[in-house]
Amino acid sequence: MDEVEIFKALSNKGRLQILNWLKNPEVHFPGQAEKGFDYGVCVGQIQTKLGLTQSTVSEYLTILQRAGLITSTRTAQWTYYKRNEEAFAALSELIQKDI
Amino acid sequence: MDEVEIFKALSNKGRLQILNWLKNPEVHFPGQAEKGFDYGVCVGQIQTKLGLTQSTVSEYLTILQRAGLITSTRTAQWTYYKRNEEAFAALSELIQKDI
DNA sequence: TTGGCATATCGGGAAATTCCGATATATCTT
DNA sequence: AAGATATATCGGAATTTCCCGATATGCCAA
Repeated sequence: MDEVEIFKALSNKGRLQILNWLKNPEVHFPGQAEKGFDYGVCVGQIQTKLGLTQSTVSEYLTILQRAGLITSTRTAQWTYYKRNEEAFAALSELIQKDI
Repeated sequence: MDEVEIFKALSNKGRLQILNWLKNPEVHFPGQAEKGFDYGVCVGQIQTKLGLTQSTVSEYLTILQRAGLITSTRTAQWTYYKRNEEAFAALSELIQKDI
């Protein structure tokens, strides 16, 4: 658990927005409904909503994943991302105890 | 409460180290004992322990203060810095609820 | 008032981050 | 196999961050 890497990942408005949307994917990504939300939300849905380029959004998701804040599942030509809630619980605890 | 500013302030090993030391100033800054710990620890003590230049440490402290994570008290030629525990509690809660 | 001490601010080179367009890769469809 | 679709990676210009030395500011002591 690299603290600096986590905080850097969180030091960006777009990435915070993505994390927030992923708290309630059914609400924020209705276009994902036909594929279901079990594996998370695919990159294209996030890209459309965030309004940045595909490459930028893909990079954002990689940064969040390397920090451990989200996980990915590849199925067919899609990559689904979802929050790793355990990481957030651990981070909250880290701030209370160690930082 | 600017979330991005807070996370940027935390995205640095030296600044995290300072915050950690300030949790137990009596333990980590014995040289501060003669002046007491009520107002916090002065810049020089922190600078010596961190081993970076005076200007860098002063800048670090300013960044932490602007993010609301520490507070400062100026007395004579010294500026004392201490943790703002409420900010950390709020941050922990923010991560649990909003991020 | 002069000199010394503590801290803040300035200016800048080096490194990292931001976000993009172009391109690569991988999978699906026909 | 060829084309379409979804995502990842590359290369780069602009911006930001990092950390420094030099200098400015403010306070104290002689």
